Amino acid sequence: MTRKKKPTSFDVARMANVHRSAVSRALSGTGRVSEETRERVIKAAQELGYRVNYLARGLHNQNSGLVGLVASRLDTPYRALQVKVAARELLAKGYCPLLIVAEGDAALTGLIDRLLNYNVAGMLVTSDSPPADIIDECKRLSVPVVLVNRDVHDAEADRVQLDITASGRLAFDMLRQAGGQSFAVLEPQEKTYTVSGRARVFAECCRAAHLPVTVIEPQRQNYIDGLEAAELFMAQNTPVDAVFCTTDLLALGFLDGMRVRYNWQVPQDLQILGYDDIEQAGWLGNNLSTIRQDAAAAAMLAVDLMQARIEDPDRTFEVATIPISPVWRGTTRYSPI
Amino acid sequence: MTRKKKPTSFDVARMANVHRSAVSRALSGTGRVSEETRERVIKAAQELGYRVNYLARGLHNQNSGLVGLVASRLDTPYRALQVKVAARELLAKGYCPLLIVAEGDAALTGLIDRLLNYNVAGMLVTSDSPPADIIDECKRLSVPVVLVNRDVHDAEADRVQLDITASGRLAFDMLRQAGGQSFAVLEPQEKTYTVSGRARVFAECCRAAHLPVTVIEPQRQNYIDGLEAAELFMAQNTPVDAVFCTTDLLALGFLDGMRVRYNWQVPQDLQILGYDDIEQAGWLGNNLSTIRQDAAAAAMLAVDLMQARIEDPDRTFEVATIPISPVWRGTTRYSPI
DNA sequence: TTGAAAGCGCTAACAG
DNA sequence: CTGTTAGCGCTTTCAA
Repeated sequence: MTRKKKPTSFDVARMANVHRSAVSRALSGTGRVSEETRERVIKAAQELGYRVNYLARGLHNQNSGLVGLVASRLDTPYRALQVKVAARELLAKGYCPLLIVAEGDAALTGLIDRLLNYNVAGMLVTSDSPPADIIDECKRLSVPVVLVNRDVHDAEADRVQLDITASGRLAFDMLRQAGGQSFAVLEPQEKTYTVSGRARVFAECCRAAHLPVTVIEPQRQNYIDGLEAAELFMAQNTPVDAVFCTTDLLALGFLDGMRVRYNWQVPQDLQILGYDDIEQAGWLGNNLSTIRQDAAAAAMLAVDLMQARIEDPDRTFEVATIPISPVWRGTTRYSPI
Repeated sequence: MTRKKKPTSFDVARMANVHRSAVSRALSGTGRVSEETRERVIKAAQELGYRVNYLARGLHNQNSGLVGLVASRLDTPYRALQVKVAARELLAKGYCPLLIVAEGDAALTGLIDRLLNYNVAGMLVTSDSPPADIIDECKRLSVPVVLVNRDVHDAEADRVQLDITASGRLAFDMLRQAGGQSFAVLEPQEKTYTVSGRARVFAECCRAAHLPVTVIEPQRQNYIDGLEAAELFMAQNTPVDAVFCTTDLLALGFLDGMRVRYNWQVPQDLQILGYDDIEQAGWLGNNLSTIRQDAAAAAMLAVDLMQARIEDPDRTFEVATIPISPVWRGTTRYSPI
């Protein structure tokens, strides 16, 4: 393999008979250059296959154009969509996303740490559990951080969030409207800000209305845990006619478990409500009633927030709320039409 | 916000009473330093919250540690898993993945182009359609490229691939073994190397065995196209008892379409076989028979190939094959047990 | 082992 | 409008 040295601005300058700085001016668009020089430079650059070295540029401007994109559970439909949209938007705005994936705080810390070495212009965190000390570290280095669906105590960061109270309440309202009388809610043992939050609010709504509510606690929040929840559900004896599953993945697992393993009819024997409205919820075989949160919109909001903060680091912190809306499908008896 | 300047190696040097070069040597591990100096430097670095600037380092070494990770259809279960694993492995090996997502060649070209500006150490392409000229450009700049599931004519790149012939044949064998007599195969109009390939081979196998085969052509290869395929299937009149769906997403859509819309029994009225073994194929409600290709293994292979090439740019190009295996579930009548 | 000095490739402030 | 110059922060020869 011929190991050609990459051409530098110097090479281009020589070819175009100008100084390197002229090359820089012509190519970066900033600064004044005569039309003629610009053309000569561009032509020379093309001929040489020259491309600006962003690392060098970044070194000078203190801004590499790199943005950290931190995500856990990337193989989950909701998260995958979110990351895809975030990456797309970032790219469209001229940034370049550095993808960090990790489960577990320990690994995350080390990796985010590495991001900081790249002088990232900002960080988009959609992880379930970004350790708080990392956020602090970013703050210390004045690296903008946008948190998606994360509770942060001291809150010195822009955030895109679900309204937890509204979410739990909407779930309750929907199930009530569908005729539910005695409820259950799935609250994973592995806590997560939004999921545990809406489970809690839902239960509170039930209690406030003096309606019975059973809390079922699967391990985590995936399909398989929904299956586990179905088992747990069968093992307990309280009569329940409506279940809020807090996550579509949980709901789908629970649904399959009840239908396939225990031969229950949904929604006749039991009504089921999910949360997220992932693509699979709408699949004909599932036809899951759920609450839609717009992952794409959330991601775009996050990117906007990030950009705004990069452009004006001193603006006040903003918290954007992700819109949610009821999606009535076949696992509930109510249909608004 | 207090806009602190980041400490540089110079600051650390001053604090530790040594020269900057000593700091570099102590922190990068390369070069000899006395134990005492090393300790002083490390302590000072910690105190100052100093971190090496990888951009500057990269500028010097011509190697930023950045690796391009190019993926289309990231919101698809199979791809999401693949990207997750690839990113994880890259990170584990000390690289940092720059995520490029894009549908459509035009956008891709521009974005990959941008990658090159970052002096990436390599590129992992799992896109459906990486334009050939880009590969050429990378070669020109001697940037290692690893292609996942891509056919490239001139083949001057490492690749991780499915065996198309084996895939089509295995599908045929499975469906035959399950008692299929007259077949159909879903071949998306939007061609893709592996999907179109195995569809073609499957059809050839049928013809070679003098068995009837109908080709159904939905638009693309997603769930919704599977639904469309069900419609197309009903619109044609040839009797068919087994369908190879070429993609799990297609299969799941097709399955739902046939069951829910047309009330067919699967596998009694029709046997269905998917391909990929995405997570959803194993969900109880779907229980799809399929052919498993190990996305995670493929991603890991790709990363290994990439690393090997970076370490030795002159090694001969390698083509690794992704292992496949039959997964018998409920949408076929055959069970090997 | 350590310090001095020369870049890596680029940009921006300053003269001309 | 263009050339000169001085770095950005780091690594790595080369002497000492």
